[in-house]
Amino acid sequence: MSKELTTRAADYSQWYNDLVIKGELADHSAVRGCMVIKPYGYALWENMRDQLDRMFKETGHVNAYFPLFVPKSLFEAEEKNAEGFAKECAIVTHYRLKNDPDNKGKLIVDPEAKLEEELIIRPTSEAIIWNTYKGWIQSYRDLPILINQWANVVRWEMRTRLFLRTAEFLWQEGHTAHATKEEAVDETKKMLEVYAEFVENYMAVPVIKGVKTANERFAGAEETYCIEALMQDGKALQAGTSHFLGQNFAKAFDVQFLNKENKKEYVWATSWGVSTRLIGALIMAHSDDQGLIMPPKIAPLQVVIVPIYKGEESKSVIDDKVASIIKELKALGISVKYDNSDHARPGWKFAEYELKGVPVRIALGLRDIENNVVELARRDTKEKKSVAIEGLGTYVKLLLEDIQQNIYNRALAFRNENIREANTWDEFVSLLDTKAGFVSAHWDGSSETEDKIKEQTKATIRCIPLNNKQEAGKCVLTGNPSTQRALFARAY
RNA sequence: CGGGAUGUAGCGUAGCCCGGUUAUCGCGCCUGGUUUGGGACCAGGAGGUCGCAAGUUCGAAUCUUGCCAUCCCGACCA
Repeated sequence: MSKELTTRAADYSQWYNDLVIKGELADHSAVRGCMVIKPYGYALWENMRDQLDRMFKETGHVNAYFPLFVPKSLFEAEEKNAEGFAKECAIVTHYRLKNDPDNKGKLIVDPEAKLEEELIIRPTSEAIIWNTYKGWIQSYRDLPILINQWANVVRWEMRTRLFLRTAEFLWQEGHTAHATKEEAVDETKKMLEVYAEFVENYMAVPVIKGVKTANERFAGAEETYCIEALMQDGKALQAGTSHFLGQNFAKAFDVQFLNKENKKEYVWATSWGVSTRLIGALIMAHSDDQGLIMPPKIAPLQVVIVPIYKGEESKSVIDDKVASIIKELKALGISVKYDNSDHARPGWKFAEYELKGVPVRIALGLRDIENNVVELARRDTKEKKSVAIEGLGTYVKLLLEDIQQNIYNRALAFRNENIREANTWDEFVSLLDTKAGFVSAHWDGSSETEDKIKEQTKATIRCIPLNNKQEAGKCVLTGNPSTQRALFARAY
């Protein structure tokens, strides 16, 4: 297979697609907008999922599973939520096919098998979950409920892109129920912190924590917190959201509890989610023109070993040496693959594992064994050096940590270089057009202004950063007074 | 969903305008051999409903229509 990649400079979109497909993360499928996640891509997702799952459990959450289908009457109960998702729902209307009498071997929908009530394939699960919670909650003693579910959801997007926006995607959605507003708000913020920690420490992608404006808020939420990441082409990507839902769903589904004073109150809610979209963020934050760059902490494979042999005899000598290296690495919890397949030569393997972003490559031949060394190459900097076999495990372990830190630092430096302040409209437009990235600018706080800015520049307010400093200023568009800056960008 | 483009072997492609033997080439794949420190070489070989369907025609990869998918630009995107 030809593995030549489009460069970022030549065509950024094509580069991204090439990495996904040639790096064997995923493929297009026979279904419009839906992808097949291939074993290498799925292994990455499993590592991300497992780590997030640990973090959810550490913060007191448990997993459960709710149905894929949502009866239409439940779906429409929370009006804003329903309206927000209505335009992108897949709907089940029938439950049976039958043979087509006019066309042998073909099937048609059996008109006799129409459902009494349509079933919506969940675009998100608030409705079915809150309908369920209604039966679980009577007393303040039943609260809080801290549930997460790992699931697939369907959103019938007009235009799809591998990982970034697919019609079906995998995600987790946390849905919690609380007795007080304070507790629910704390939960919302706590989960935002969990997401930020995961994305920064494990995916090595720096994020800005913030709050969405009313325009960008989740349908049915009182407040949407988010983490925003910056991609190498200067576009922003929403990496995760955590919503404070107030009592909206409790009211829509009539979920009340008796408090200590024996008074009925509506339950307070949160929901929060991250999806396979994070893989898109990972790719676009780190990778280069030679291929993917996987952060060691979640890489499907951390180390690959390539033998350089001359003839069968040297091969078995190398195999023996490698066996002990593998043992040492595995004992340190490092994932390692020995690629001694004979159908590709070393140079081909080097290029292949660079494309796949394996953080560390070890090559060794007889020459090295004589000198008790291996050739060690790191993916992030392409640096190669000779390292003693003695103590190799520890060396690799530290190197993996160094790579993790290095790609984070690199992404952070890039992100920080690409946050710029604009104080006039001309400056604002020119920064967006010439530099891309985040533009920090004063905004008068009105949805109308936000819409106008979006219309004229395609930039949206990604968030109002949580740690925002308060300063008086004038809105870049209207000149109206403002108390703080918002973070604008063109986004995925 | 609107505008534009594309679809020929696993991948990349020639042929299409102007219909006519057995659909071109490269990579990859298979067999054997020689190789192996940055994408090996030699010899032989396999692999195609020309995206799918219908139509025009004696004859369709080529012309017409519909559909599907992908890419780009819009609209949409909690």
